Amino acid sequence: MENYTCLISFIYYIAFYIVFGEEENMKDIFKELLSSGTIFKNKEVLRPSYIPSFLPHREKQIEELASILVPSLRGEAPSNVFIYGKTGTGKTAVVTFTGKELTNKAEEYNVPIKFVYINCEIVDTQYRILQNIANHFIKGWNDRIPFTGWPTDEVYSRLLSSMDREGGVTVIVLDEVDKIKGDEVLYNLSRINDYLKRARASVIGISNDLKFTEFLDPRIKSSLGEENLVFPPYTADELRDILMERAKLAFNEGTIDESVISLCAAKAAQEHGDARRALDLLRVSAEIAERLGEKRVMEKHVRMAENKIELDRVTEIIRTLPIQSKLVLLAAVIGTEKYGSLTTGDLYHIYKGICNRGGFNVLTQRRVADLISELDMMGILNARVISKGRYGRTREIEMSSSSKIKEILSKDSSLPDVEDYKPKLQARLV
DNA sequence: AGGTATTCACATGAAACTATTCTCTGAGTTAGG
DNA sequence: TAACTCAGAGAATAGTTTCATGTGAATACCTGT
Repeated sequence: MENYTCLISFIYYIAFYIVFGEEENMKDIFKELLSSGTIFKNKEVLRPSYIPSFLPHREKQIEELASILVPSLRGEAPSNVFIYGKTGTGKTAVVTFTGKELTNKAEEYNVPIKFVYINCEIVDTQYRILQNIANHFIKGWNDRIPFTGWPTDEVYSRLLSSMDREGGVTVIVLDEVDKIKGDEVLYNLSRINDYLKRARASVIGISNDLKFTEFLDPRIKSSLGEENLVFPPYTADELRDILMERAKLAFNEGTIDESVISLCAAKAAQEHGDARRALDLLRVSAEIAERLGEKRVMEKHVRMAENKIELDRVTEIIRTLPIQSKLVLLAAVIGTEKYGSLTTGDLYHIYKGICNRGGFNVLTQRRVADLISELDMMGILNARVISKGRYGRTREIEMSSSSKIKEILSKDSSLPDVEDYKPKLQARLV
């Protein structure tokens, strides 16, 4: 125990040193860098996590959601809501914004309202969701529900009792509900009001998968989708308004052209009207301009930003790929570089060669075929089914940017070195 | 020449198997009264 | 004695293999002119 205390104080000492002791030396470097950046006034405004004080072109949705949630201010349970919309259509922003307004009003009128936001992409199991909600009601570390160890129904009943103890209305937001594993939680949550004595609850489900409810249990579907809200994609004009609004806050006067904003809006509108992408594009363009030491953001920077974002996306996808998928991709890169296009059989042949070299176990062709179609879906390679008549039916695999992908893969230490690997295919008939 | 059958090389589906992760339970341990 | 921790059993899940069936069109083969 004594050692432990000693260790803790040592860590504190180190932390203290890093935070305060070093500051003196570091200040100057950053100061210089800070003064050189003249484009940004406040970069945070362009981040996806930023919730603006007003959301252009979403007034209708906000009003609709607010009118659904209004009963909570009278202590009644609002209807459950289901919200659809593609990524970057402002679903999360609208919900958190309305939630903030609601809790403000609740404080004003002194009504007990809790607003619980859960991102189901991160918290995705029944147990963790219930635990997460329950912990909103529990003060102090000691009463908290542990990460693991309890039976799920115990957590559920603990949740019910603590909700009843607090009373009032709880609005539970489940962002990306389609990511939840199993639909038991949704069933339990949608019926939670039947078991609550004093408190009331309502669930807001957010999803970007329009087909999500088709696979749900009809009971859940009807109780969860009492109200439906659909968020249409933004048009190019709407995106421009949004960008304008943010740009005013994010950039210094005269550092950005209107044409740049229009271009970003137009590019994002082509891709399903995604506001997040538009903001990313604008931010990265400005970052590039700043790094190049330019005073103004120009259209050429937007084009550079587009390339950078695409490369980052691909890099990120490849980095998080499982090892076998990487091996298949590596085989595809090597094969297409040498032969132009490949069939599934060719690719499998090369893949086997690579596996043998690196000492990896070789998957069956059936599985590799599935991995190829996964890579195709992610847009890293192009594989389309073609029939070569007498010579069978196969996928034709091509790659548009194999050199870039090869570069990314070559930095991956988990893959075998294939610099000198010369794949030989069996005699090709065509 | 025109029509039909065959054939190839996988695609695609379903079931079965395996390894890993998640839940749950009960036994052992600890701290507080 | 109640609360907590942890190991291990069992369930759930993801990843993979095995087996089976399906597919599109170039080619082989047949038929009649």
